[in-house]
Amino acid sequence: MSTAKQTKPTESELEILGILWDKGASTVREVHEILEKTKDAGYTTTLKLMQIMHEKNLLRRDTTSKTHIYEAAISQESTQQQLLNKMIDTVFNGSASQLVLQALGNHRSSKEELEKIKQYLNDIENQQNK
Amino acid sequence: MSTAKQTKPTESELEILGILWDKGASTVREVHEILEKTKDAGYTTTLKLMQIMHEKNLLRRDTTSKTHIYEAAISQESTQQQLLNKMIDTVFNGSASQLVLQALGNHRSSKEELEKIKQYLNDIENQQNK
DNA sequence: TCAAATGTACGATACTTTTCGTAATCACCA
DNA sequence: TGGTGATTACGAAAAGTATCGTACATTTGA
Repeated sequence: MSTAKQTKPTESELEILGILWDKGASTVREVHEILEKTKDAGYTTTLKLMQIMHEKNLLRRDTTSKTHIYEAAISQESTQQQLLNKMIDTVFNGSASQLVLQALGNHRSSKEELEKIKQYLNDIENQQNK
Repeated sequence: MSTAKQTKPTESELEILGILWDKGASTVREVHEILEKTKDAGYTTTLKLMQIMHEKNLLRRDTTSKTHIYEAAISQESTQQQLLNKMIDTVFNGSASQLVLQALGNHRSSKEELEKIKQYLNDIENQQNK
């Protein structure tokens, strides 16, 4: 489940990972079609990128049929955590809560979401008091 | 106050910005001395980097004396927001609260910090109910 | 006064990431 | 069966980033 030494994905690679986390295993064409909407690059560019990601063990692929099928080889959670940690470190003076406040401040969150977060905070506090 | 079109800083540039946000206006040498602790690069590398950042309008500089003095030209807040937004977009399925939960989960936060966040959440809810 | 130390400027190089052209292969069906 | 379209493989160019050597200017203090 856990991955060896996780190479830090580049910007473009993250975009592809994002799509695969969302859609699950997909062909290059499927990924490319989504990517195209927000990005201006040819099909072979996406292909090459995904091939390189496979070499780096960021993606797994199934080559049994001619049209290969790719899926993310690193979990969304561990990647999120990795990026968050670095970001907290370099941009938020090492303070996670500073990041949290900033994230909540400028993003309208629904009442349910806010409740969920408060609930979570309570849980944490209770655990610490034990 | 706000900056025109904020070029996205690179990894190295962010490290320098972080130092300048922390220390305020500084010379290249001062920045370099801090950078050296965690990074292995020569003085002229730091110099060049900061010169480029100045060209990109990421830094302002005062050249009245021989030893130039640099300071960040973009605010820490707007940079935080920019990076957060992109991150929420590509890695957190567009959900800010998902990011918040993840950030709180794996970072031990102090009781005071958690209280501050809860307080903040209450403020937001009250505002929305008005 | 002048040599050493410190600073900026600048170009060249190396490295990383992104992009694409082209060739080869395979599947389909008219 | 042969041609068209879709696919992968591969190499190399292009673009972006980081690193450093070296030249030159300025300051300082012995």
